Amino acid sequence: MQIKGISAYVIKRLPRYYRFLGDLSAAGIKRISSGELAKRMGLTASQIRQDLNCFGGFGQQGYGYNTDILREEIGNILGINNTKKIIVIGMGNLGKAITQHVNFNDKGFSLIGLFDEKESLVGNIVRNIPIRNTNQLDEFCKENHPDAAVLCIPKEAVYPIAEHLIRLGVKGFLNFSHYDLALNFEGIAVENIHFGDDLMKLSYKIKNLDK
Amino acid sequence: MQIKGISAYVIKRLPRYYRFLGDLSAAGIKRISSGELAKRMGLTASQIRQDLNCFGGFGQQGYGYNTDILREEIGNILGINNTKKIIVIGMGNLGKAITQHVNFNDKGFSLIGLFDEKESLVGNIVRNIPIRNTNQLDEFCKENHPDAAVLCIPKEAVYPIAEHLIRLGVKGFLNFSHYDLALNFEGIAVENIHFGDDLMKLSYKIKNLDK
DNA sequence: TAGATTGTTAATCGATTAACAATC
DNA sequence: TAGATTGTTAATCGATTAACAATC
Repeated sequence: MQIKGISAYVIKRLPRYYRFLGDLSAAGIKRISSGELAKRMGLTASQIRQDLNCFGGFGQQGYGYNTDILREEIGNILGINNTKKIIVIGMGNLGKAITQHVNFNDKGFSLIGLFDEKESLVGNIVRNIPIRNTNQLDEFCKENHPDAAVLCIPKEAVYPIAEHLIRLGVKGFLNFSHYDLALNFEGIAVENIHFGDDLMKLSYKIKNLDK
Repeated sequence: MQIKGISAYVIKRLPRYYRFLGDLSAAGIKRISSGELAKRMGLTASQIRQDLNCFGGFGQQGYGYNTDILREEIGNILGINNTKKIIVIGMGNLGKAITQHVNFNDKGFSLIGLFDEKESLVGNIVRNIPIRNTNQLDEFCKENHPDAAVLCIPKEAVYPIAEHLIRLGVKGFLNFSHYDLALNFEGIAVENIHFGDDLMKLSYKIKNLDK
């Protein structure tokens, strides 16, 4: 039921649908119409129906959508059921916090390794996983075949490591660095998180609040 | 030169322009054409010229753009020169990492306070700022008038604190929680960062890589 | 001046919204 | 059956791209 050519705008909304449906489920709401969901999410009913119908007809005329089933379907579309192995490169402040804070399991990933080049960090245990030296990446990947990597390393360090990881079969990156992976490698999946950009956008929005 | 009604798509690209221009500057490149910048950023020259001309004519026909001047102009548009006071609420793993990792100064903000309700964290110093008890928020805000807040607290805790902060004059939020601030308060600026959503998008992209 | 590249208008493309027949 | 709400087509709106006259 997976069709190619879904717009990035639709994809971006899927996790949010997933979250809201989870909340509805948790609140014991078994059934939801596109109109009601739209109201709760600040969207239009049309948009929700269009988005969902990119992937199939999950509703029932006259009734609406079954909350649990729709949530599960969106989970399937996102590939959350198919667990992918992920590692974290760079266990400084940020890498450590991401490791501790993010629930990878709920989002389609299983965290299997942590790496840092700083010898003083190697051996430390975070979330029951020992930090390994980055120079063991090769061996580790050949044995464990991670599918994705979280990059919490400075811009300068990214190119060689990414190049290496891609050769070792890693095909997805959650990228916190300012190195533009998507621009420099083909055929890989990249999500960028740039706090600085978000802060600057916030600055703009505050500046233009009452206009 | 600030015009209302700039599309969110344009705003979103501004910080990225700002970063790329910074890199060019640092590399000693004094002059750049929309065509060359487009190539480096993976955009079209048309789009860059359209984006910039939302705010004014920063280029010169036959020449292109002066790297430093364009960067500064974009900085002005983003309001980076006008320093706003920001505080962090919630100094767990994430709040601490954000505090240590992000350079607020470069992005239009000055970090002036850290808060947590956990007594065991109160008094700890992070980046030369002591963590205060959240119950001192009122007093602190009345004295220091923060403009914005980074929210690193769980969903359930957000509503009362946000409501409180807004009453105390805070008008911008960098929101890491899953509470939908923008939906529940009006006239404030909000930027959401949801790692989970990004991970799910990454999951989708990996799943659909070779289609 | 000739060449280059902008600023800007026009054309195209795609996303969102509206409308409504199908149907539960 | 009558009412509700989907799935889907059509209309609108806006973003991106292309084209080109202005001009440095």
